[in-house]
Amino acid sequence: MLRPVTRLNLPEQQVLQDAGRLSPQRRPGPARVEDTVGTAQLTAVPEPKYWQLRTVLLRAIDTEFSTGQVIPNERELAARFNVARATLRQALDQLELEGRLVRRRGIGTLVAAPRVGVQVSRQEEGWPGGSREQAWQTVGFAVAAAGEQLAKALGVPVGEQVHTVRRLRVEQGKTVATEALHVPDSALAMLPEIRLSGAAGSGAGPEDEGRALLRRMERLTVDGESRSVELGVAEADEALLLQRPPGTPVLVVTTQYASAGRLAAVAVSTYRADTCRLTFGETGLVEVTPVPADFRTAS
Amino acid sequence: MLRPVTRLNLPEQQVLQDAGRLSPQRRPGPARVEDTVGTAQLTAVPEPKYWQLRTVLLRAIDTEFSTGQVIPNERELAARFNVARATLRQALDQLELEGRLVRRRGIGTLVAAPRVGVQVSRQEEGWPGGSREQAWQTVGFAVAAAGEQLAKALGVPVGEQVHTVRRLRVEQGKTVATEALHVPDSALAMLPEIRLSGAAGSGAGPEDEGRALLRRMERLTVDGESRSVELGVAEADEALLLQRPPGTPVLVVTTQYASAGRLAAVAVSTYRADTCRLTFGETGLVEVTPVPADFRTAS
DNA sequence: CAGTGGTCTAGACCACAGT
DNA sequence: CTGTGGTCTAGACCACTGC
Repeated sequence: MLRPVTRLNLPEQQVLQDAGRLSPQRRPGPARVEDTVGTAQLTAVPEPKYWQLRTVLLRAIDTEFSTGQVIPNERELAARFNVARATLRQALDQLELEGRLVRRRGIGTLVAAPRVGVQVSRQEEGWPGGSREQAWQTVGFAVAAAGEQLAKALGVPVGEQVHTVRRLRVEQGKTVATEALHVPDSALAMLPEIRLSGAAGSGAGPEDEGRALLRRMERLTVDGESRSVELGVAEADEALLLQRPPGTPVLVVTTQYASAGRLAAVAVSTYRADTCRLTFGETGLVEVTPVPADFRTAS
Repeated sequence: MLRPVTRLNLPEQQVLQDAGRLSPQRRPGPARVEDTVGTAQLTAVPEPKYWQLRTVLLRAIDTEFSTGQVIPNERELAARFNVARATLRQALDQLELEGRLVRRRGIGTLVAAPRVGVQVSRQEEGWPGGSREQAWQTVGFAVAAAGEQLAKALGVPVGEQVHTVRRLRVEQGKTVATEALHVPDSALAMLPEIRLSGAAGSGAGPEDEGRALLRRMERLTVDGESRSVELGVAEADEALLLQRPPGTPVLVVTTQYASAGRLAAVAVSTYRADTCRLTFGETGLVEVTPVPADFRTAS
């Protein structure tokens, strides 16, 4: 019953917005032959159902819904389009990956807000120079011997002490990124110690140690930085910090800071891919126009 | 049978590499009670099966396989781990998203090569200055009136003529990106016409027109560019150019070029997220160390 | 032809939010 | 409690590759 991948039969307008419960032109019951054969075109439609569904749903949420609205639940949608729930979910997965939908367990599926543009640059990181410290929030600090991979990335021998600061980036009240800033001991050698002025009495927490390190590094003269961006997934601890389930797609930004012709620090930042658009403004000459999402398809 | 999400029972070493067909310590047949209950910890393992599987498989391909090797097929793996194929596929989906696996229909699942670092900058784009033209290959050209979104992105009135060049980026013999470079008519007004020297006799194709436009734009003095990077999926035509199925995750790079304090062009490049690591080398001071993938988890 | 990954189905139960 | 999305199962057929 209804096996070959063919065209979906859909109403033309008002696909989702209370257009009657269940499919208006189709009653529950055994599928009929016309469902699959229809007019005559079988080979001309190699597109899988879930992709057609995604396109239909995308148009629907663009025209019939607005940000924050909940769309009909999965079982309802699956019934309306005469597909299995798993197939419908495949379409929703795509739209969630594109940042167009947000799914909340126990609540429903919502139309996502447009991605927020987050500026990625040394100035915005609150280090060094610390002009906009509020963008990043220090949440942890640790010193440990460099493992194999970390040592290689920093260009130091295995076993050297490495200071690591954990920070969170909060934008518009939401945590959008987490970062691990690694600084080898040798890069700190020529920097003066910094003692925290206040609050050192009742025992400084790891956050204070982290802030002290950042203060110290403001003395560093950074004469170069190179970045790379790639797609990754959030593992357990990162997922927790980002308030997302494990496996959530993230944009991993790796930044290498050079000082005196030498690698002084490496920062690995993971941004939530669903809610973030990374912006790199080398110059302030052009204002960043909010990206028109999918106008790249316009030939 | 075996419903609650608990710990998977797995052999400790040599998980995949011909460790005997089917699960060595378990025969086919009805699942026993000890499968799910085991020692005593139920609440302590909230991780879904597919995520545990992903972790196990990740370790396996890191230790037991090398780049290009095929891992056991899905039905075999599903049987070996006593899970449904759909669940096993969820784990493989994750690893494919991370760029660790490549799946080829009719062939099998292969261990992916490390991502290639692609340099993203004006110099490398072959425009303007055209120092390394070979990175991008012009494949199409068109002139059309600007639609609403495109006009907004370019800062020109709707309906203005916009020249669009389609280019492909080929790295190590593989197509890794496609780009649409949009230039409004008004930005070309002050530039001299360029006539192609050779091959203009037998009718110039759209590629030649595209190359002519790029030549013309070399005259442009670019005094600023700003970029943004976000996650997207390849639609039908892009997917075709990238030799991937629709829905493939891509990194969308939007670049705005300013000239004389004005937006002169917008380029939208989509890079295959599975095979690319974008690098932004503002200065050549630091060599980009190949990214150690997941050392960001190291506290 | 046999073997692979890709798609789809129908049904079940779980975890969580709000009542 | 009900309703939502999240996970998992067992099975089927399709599309593609290579022999």
